[in-house]
Amino acid sequence: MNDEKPDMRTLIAEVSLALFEKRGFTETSVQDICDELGVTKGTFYYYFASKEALLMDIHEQYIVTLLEEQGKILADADLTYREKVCAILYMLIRDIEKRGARGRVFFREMRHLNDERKAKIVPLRNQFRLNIEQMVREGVEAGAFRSATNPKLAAFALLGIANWSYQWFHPDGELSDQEVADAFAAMLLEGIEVASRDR
Amino acid sequence: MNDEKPDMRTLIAEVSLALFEKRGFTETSVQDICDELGVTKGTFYYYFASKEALLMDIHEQYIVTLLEEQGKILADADLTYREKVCAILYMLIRDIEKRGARGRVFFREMRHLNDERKAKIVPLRNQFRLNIEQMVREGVEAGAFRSATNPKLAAFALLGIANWSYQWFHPDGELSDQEVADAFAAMLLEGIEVASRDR
Amino acid sequence: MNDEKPDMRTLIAEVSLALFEKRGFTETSVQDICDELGVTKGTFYYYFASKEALLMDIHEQYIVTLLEEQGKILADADLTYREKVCAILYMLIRDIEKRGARGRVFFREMRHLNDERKAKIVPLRNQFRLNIEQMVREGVEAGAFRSATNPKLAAFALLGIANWSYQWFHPDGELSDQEVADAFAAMLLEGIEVASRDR
Amino acid sequence: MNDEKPDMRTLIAEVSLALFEKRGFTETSVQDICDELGVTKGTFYYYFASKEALLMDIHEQYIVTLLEEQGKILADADLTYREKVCAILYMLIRDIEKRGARGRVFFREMRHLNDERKAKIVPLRNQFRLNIEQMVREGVEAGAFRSATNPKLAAFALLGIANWSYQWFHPDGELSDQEVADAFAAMLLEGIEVASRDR
DNA sequence: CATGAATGAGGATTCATTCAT
DNA sequence: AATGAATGAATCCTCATTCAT
Repeated sequence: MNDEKPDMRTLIAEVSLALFEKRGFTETSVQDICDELGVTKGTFYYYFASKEALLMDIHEQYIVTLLEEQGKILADADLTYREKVCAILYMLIRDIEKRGARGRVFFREMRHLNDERKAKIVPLRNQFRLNIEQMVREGVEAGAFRSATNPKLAAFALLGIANWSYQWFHPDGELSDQEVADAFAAMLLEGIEVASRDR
Repeated sequence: MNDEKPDMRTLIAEVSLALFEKRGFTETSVQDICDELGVTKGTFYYYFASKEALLMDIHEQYIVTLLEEQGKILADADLTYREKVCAILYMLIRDIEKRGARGRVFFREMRHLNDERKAKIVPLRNQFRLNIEQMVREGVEAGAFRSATNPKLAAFALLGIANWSYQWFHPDGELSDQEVADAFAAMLLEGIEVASRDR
Repeated sequence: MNDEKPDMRTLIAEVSLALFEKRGFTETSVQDICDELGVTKGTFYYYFASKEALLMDIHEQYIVTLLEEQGKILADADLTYREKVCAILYMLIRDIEKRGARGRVFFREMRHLNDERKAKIVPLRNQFRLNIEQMVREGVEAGAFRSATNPKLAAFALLGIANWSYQWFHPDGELSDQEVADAFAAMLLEGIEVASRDR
Repeated sequence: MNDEKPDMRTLIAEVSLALFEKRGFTETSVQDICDELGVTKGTFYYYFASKEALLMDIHEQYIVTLLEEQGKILADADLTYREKVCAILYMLIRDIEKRGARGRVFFREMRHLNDERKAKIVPLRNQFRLNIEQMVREGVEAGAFRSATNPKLAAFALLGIANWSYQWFHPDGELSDQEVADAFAAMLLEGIEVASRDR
């Protein structure tokens, strides 16, 4: 009912994304993409100026959507700082199911964008990280997070935990995305060590 | 005194590593490597059966060395579980300085190994992770880590935090490798949240 | 008042001519032409059977017009032979301003016509030269030109002088078209050498 | 006895030159060149960085050789100005036999060099013309050429006459290169018109 | 040990042209 | 009269690899 028109452009983008994820950007030829769709290379170039332009498309869509979702979480006045950390972790982990390929391609293939294109994407990617950093900083000031916390490193830690899961997490495994996100949030917030006074 | 023999094989491997890191495996041609060394392609193929064989070399050296170092830490009876976590994190972060290129190439280019070669590397890489998982499990049993801790996820979190730093950490930045490792260890062990009874 | 109907066919021909001159026939794509006009390729092919057919159009118009103008000069009984030489040179040089693009495209791109088309154009081009040759021959017989003059070579010399100017002459330079034509006529008619008896 | 080694690089350059002349630079594919030689494209690119680099080679060789020969003529103190004009014309016409293809390709395909390469060739080409201009100027000052002569236009006329012959002159025609050159020199020096006092 | 020449398969991209609408 | 989607062949170029010397 909603995708009555298969829309060749979208079709190409989807098939390409899948191939880029599986084999990598450089290892996927335009011919591979066309073979998969049963069209000729002319068709590909009718819709995309170059293979790299298509990669840019994928990158832009990914980071822009991510920033929007993050914005909603951070702006939500009803959430505590703890809940914001949980929400962002959950958003990223859940994303693997919904847009895992996009995420993997985003982080792995960005270097194939030329300088000009990278100059448009990198600031957005950094913004995502800086937004987390800022949130942690505010949480420290508000007394929710330990005063010893380095907001910059905390942001990197959160991103490392979440983004690394792209390499191993399969949504149909034994743990659900919500469970994984919760467990990670607990580690980052409370640590894994038995608190000194509980020993 | 220590590099009396420049040893062409090692030379090729080193130069290749640097190029693979900077440009990527696929984007680096055998010609590029030879140009850098001022030798001809014949020389390259005298020492390595193929470009992929060279990549395998880099992978093997990296993971074998890493496993050895990890083994020393885990076998050290003098270390507490907390100290072991710190030591492993420090080992990985410090590695970025010493062998950063190798690590980045290891994680980024592994997919260019053929199935047979990957079948030799992947178990070693998994072993590294399982060793951490096992250490956490023992720590939980020994009462050093919270009983709620999921050892598998904890291992993934530790690796995510450490390996993600390959993407941003520069040893000559404002924080030293020791400081970064300590801060990460603190987060993972104690969490960033102010403990409930301290609020 | 005179271009009431922009006439797509003429529009296409004009834009194409400009592009062919600037970039060359092969280097100009049908897409380039359409982009310039803001129409689609379908439109182009509605008016012209092929890119080459359009090139033929340009060639025909050029040589036919040129032959007509030449005919008027040669048939003019009021002109001396000297004046006819001057007039033809002036016609060609002045043409660079009015139809320079056409001339350059004519001489430079003729080889892109297929054999059949070339068979229609080449005789016309030769006719233009033979008409000059014939005029010189008559001039010699009439005693206006030196008896030693080889009419064939004289025609080639005149054409060489005039057509080579397409490569360097800019009507807005320091010399006007009339001055250039006059100077060339003087050289060809009187030579540049100080006559032996004047020495 | 002198070309014992067929030298692939020279071979490629020669075959390419012939094809460029016959079909044009753009219309000649690297594949065409290789087919002609029975080698593969890899071989071509082993010897030339690009098709354009090969074109540059042809251009450089042509103009450098031409300038050298011109230099010898102009520096020859034994020659009168008249003889210098004859010699240069003869050199250019004779060249058509020896290096006609090179000349035609030089003038016709120069625009396919990129800006950087053109910036190396154009000054040399201009130098050739300016040398003639300077010679004419000196001839005027020395009283050998009419004082009314515009040296710049005279140089263009000489070049136009000579270079246009590339389009039609075949050394095996009814006139020899020497005869054609002499006839052209006579026209340019003495004119074709019967001198006023001879009428 | 090392070279230099050659291969051949594959890659991204361009483009004139067609055709249903 | 004009559009827009699609074709398919050709083009330049890259590159891992081989091999005689």
